[in-house]
Amino acid sequence: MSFLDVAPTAAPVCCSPVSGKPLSHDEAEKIAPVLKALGEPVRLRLMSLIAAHAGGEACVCDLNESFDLSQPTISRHLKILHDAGLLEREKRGVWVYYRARTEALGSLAALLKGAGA
Amino acid sequence: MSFLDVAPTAAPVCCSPVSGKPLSHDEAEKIAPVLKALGEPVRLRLMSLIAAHAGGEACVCDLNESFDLSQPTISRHLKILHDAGLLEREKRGVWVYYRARTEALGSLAALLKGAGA
DNA sequence: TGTAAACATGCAAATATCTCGATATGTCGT
DNA sequence: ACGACATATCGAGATATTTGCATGTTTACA
Repeated sequence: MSFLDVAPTAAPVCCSPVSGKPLSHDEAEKIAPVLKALGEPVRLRLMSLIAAHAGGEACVCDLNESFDLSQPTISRHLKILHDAGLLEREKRGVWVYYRARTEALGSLAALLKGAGA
Repeated sequence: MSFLDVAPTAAPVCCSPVSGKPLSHDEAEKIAPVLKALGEPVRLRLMSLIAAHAGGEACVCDLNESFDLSQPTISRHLKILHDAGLLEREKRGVWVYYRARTEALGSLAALLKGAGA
């Protein structure tokens, strides 16, 4: 339901909204939550850890150990990233693996890049 | 003082932190506030309006009219974007013009792009 | 069936954020 | 100096966010 689900694969490669035409009210309402999800240090590190992890995915059990936070707190942050469309979730046995949606990150980058290119 | 001031011009073009090596605690603490600043619909639209505006800059008086919000509220949002290093501020007479720091947006895009390329 | 392990969810407290109205600050013309 | 205009800041109320503890749910194994 987020911006990332609207344009996940066919990302505007160049001259995207932020630098091209102004974002509409509705577009901003869709995209902002994704940036907001990343705008928290713990979540940003989680995304980073998952994306940089071997195979592009990481088990929650691994992630928990990287933080000085309770397991429920990490779980909640992962849910926020997942709800934002930034992470895929896959349960394998007792473990849950999260994978970074690289197309999502790519779409975001394209959105911002127009002005920075 | 933000991440954007640390690496404003010499942005990592490829293989940036999010997809390369995991972000450190301190790096995340610097970068997250910038994304957080963008993670609000009104501010995202403000950035978009300013970046898309003729000359790459816009007067606050113009921006105020684009929103159904009070002048102080817009002013505060602009301050948040400015403090995050995303906007430059220039006073010309009675008016204040804000300009998008395109290198800042570019750095952010580069940061996210690694995983999306 | 029973127990243990891996994650998720509910609840509540501390803190932060967004918004407005009121007011302060700075600039220009008269 | 004064009044008018453009922005910024202050103070406060409503709402949202982050976090931990306690508890629920699902899976595996004995």
